[in-house]
Amino acid sequence: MADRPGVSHNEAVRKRLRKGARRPTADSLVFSFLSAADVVEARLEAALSPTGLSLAKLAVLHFLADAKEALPLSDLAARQHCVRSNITQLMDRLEKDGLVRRRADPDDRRSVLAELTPAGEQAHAKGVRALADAQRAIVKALKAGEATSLQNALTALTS
Amino acid sequence: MADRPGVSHNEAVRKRLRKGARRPTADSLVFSFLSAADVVEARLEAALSPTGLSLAKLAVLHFLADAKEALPLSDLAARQHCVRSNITQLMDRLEKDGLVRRRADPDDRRSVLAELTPAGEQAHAKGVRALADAQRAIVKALKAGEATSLQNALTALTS
DNA sequence: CGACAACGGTTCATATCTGAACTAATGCTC
DNA sequence: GAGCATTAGTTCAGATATGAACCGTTGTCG
Repeated sequence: MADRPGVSHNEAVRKRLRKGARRPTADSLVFSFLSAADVVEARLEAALSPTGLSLAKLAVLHFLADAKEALPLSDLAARQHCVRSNITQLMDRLEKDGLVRRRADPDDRRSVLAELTPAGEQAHAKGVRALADAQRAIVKALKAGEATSLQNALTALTS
Repeated sequence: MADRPGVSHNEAVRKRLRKGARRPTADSLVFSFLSAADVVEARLEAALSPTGLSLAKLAVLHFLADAKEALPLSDLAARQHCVRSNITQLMDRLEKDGLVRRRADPDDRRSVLAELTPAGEQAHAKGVRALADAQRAIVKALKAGEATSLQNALTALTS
């Protein structure tokens, strides 16, 4: 489980597409944006990699740790805004890693509860630490003003 | 080919992780950034979807159109900064879609050349148009100042 | 020239993801 | 209470990625 393929390389794709830009404005900005996001994501993923976790896996662990109780898989899917089948598979892998367990829900026989194992709790703690370090390192590259103006731009972009 | 699963939903994952933030600064900024990138990427992907193309496929078409000649698959991999096996599979799908052809390289029997079919050229043209529209729409949400400061922040982040 | 490294592509296993079935359990509604 | 929609989870097919292993081909060097 020490390897996690699929870590985004889309940066490349965008560089490629951006290249056709007539003027260095609209499209080039959009693609540098996506490209920068991929760089940042790759850094987080790399920082996490010694722990054997991916962002996807850590997110599941984090949510379970946060809730401090076993949660139905649908809950995980809902809160992570993904389809249920994705959680099914993520859980399969996490279970194989020994980080979570599936348990029956006594109150609803349709439902399956996910809970952290002790190993899962440890992995979560390590992952969160590694991630926090990486985040700080990334943000440190920004001057104070840049951070706020970035935040503004992000809000505008997703409004 | 009208469907392209795998369009990033990682936004969700980040929201989840961000939630644990102690202060609304370092980590929250990093995750809003990635989250915003996913939103933007999803919009581009959505704009492209009527053409039956994904960003990945369009990038290959775009590169071939740009070069105005058949190119070895390694070239595609190199310029898109991805692994060769990825291009192999992308080419398989594009070939099945009838948008590209594989051809032997007379000068090097190891090499396989990729070239656009007429259908591929048309798809490329449509895709580029759809993408440009979407990009303009996205950037329009930014005030002039925001665009430049965003650009600065991006440079700082990936330095 | 013949051994051997380097290159080009494919294949395979695996990780993420999506969305469309499908099954079992639950909850409504008449 | 039987019938039916809804809900929970899984399964399956397929898109997009990685990286390791493998096989021809090419190129280099002693």
